[in-house]
Amino acid sequence: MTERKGKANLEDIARVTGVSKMTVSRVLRGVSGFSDDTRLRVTQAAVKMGYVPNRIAAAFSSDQASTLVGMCVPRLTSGLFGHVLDGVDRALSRLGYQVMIGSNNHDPEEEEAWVRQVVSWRPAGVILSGRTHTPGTVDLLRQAGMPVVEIWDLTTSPIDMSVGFSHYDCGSEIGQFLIRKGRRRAGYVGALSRSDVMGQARLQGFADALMRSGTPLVDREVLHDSPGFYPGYYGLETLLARRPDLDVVYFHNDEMAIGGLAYCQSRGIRVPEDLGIVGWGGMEAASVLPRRLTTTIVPTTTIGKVAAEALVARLRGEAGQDVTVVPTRLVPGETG
Amino acid sequence: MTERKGKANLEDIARVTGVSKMTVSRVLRGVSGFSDDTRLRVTQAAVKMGYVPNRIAAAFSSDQASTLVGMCVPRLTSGLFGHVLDGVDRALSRLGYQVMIGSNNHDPEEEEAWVRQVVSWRPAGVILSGRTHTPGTVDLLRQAGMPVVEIWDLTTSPIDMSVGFSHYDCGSEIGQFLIRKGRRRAGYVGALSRSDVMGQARLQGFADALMRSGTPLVDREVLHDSPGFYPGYYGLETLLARRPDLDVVYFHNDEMAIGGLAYCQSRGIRVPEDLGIVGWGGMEAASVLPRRLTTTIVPTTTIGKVAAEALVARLRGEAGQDVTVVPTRLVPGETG
DNA sequence: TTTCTTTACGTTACCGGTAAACCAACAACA
DNA sequence: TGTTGTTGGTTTACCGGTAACGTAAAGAAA
Repeated sequence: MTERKGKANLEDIARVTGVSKMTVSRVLRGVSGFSDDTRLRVTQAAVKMGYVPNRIAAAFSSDQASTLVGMCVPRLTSGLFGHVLDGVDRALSRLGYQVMIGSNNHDPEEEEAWVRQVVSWRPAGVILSGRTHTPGTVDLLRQAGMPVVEIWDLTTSPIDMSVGFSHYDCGSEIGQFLIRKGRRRAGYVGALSRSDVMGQARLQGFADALMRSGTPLVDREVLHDSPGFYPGYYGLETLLARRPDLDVVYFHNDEMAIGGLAYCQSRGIRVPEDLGIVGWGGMEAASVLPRRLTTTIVPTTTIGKVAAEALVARLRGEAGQDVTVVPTRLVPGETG
Repeated sequence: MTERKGKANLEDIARVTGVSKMTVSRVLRGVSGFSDDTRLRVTQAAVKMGYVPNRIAAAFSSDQASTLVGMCVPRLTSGLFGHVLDGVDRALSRLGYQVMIGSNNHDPEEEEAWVRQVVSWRPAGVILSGRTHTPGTVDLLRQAGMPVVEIWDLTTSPIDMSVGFSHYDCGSEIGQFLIRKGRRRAGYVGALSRSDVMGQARLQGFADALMRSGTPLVDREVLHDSPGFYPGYYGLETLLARRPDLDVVYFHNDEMAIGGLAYCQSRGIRVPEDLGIVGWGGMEAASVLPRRLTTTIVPTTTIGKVAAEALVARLRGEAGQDVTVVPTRLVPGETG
């Protein structure tokens, strides 16, 4: 009776139950229109035989049935994107979807390579990070005709949908804030200049805000390294060696800013009296420092959640907006 | 000529090229035994027609062809697992595999629910975190007969393969280290006691080592919260309120330890003179603190990479070891 | 009684690949 | 001259579901 082997299929269940394959399929999918008796016998047989549905076959036959969603982030090791991923995964897995991940290291070419792979799995939808894509990527996704959500960096002309905020505005807001606080000689320490267009947008917004106030950005130091603590530490050291007269430094992100704080502490530079330190991102560590870091908090989990929900709404044919702004929050802190 | 529509399939290419569908399939997969002329015509037609391979159909027909690998972690928001995921993804995507993620919040039941979903996609293999699984999980994976790698927490009797280290030994090693440093009254601050069996194992190893030296663990404070900075801060506060005479505290992980450090700083407790602070995990932030944290560094990326490679080796039928120990490293630091 | 509905299921065809087996033409060999 | 290989393909059957449509039987309506 226990005809296991882990390979029972609908037909096996049909044979055992004495109904047709189609009936088994429908009963197991919860389609209505069957007697309680049939329903019970089918479901019990399925359990007893250890039936494992074959989504490959299901997706193959109907292509409506794919529950795969692709999600590409710049770096899996980023704390911020870990939270975004968590928001996406929580929202999607609750609705029965599976998430395929990828990372592109801020490189649109790598992203295209990933999209090429993912599209061949005919997913229900795709979530990308950023608004910078190769023409090939856009083409592939357009041809595939599936929902696409671009997150993180807002764009007003998305491939399909967009959920995020403006990096330019983040930088601009910080710039204005620092001007109001009386800072006049600002510097910037960043990383990965070439490829991270979003970091560049923050810098641009920052520099433009300063410029408008008549106190342009004094100097910048951009390392070709991943934006971690050490690059922040050494980046600040290099920058201050060139420009000891800076009164505030804006960092690519909180990790780098914390590295900068460590440098100040090691050199006896008083923060914020001698030098202001400002980060971006809102990593949790930043809030338990002796002095709460001045930074911009980004609603990571929310962005993931909203993106996932927008995607599912579109799959269900519900109307939704194409562009969703998820606001960031400037935290004055005690270091700026 | 440009018969786009994004839905060209092998048969379309075959028709255009004047060969059979099978020839197209083999040429595109790089099977040898075709004339250069045929090969060229087929590949060119495929490019021109914007052919996107259908892996669903391929996996369906051959079930050897699945390039999907499932990977389940306790929490996507953990910095450590972000690095593990990165190691896995880098290694697998380079070899043409796609990673489906999931998280189980340290709950074996959630893991089983995830496994049930993933197995129905007939993946090439599965990577799980931890060694604690429900019987249902083990059954599903055994029945499916696919490679399974359990990572992070080493087990000598894996479902299939295991890559990791002993959490018990981590705790034990720290215990011995602190004894040698002259500590005699040790406490512990942890989180998520019920569900995180790996954290519990570290605590057990720690307590056992202390016990063997005749200076048993004095007290512990375990919060029912995620193991972040604030729980570390308040956990230490609570613990010290009960036991002001402790001379060292072992934390569930580095985040919590940093929270503990913040508490000490806020209360004027000198570290390590008045109180030793010890973490676990080796998060990057811990190494740029004014005082380098005493902790255990875990080779996160390596574990992911090794696990992925072990899985692929098994898929290719190469011999490999079932259990791979990836050693951790105790960092003496300046806070212990 | 006849016809119409509804309920509860069954039949058929097909999704797009791939494995396995088969085949035609030609060259080489003995 | 027949046999054997090699090259370069083709044919057939099938993977396990699902959409679309068909239908028998029972009850309701006319």
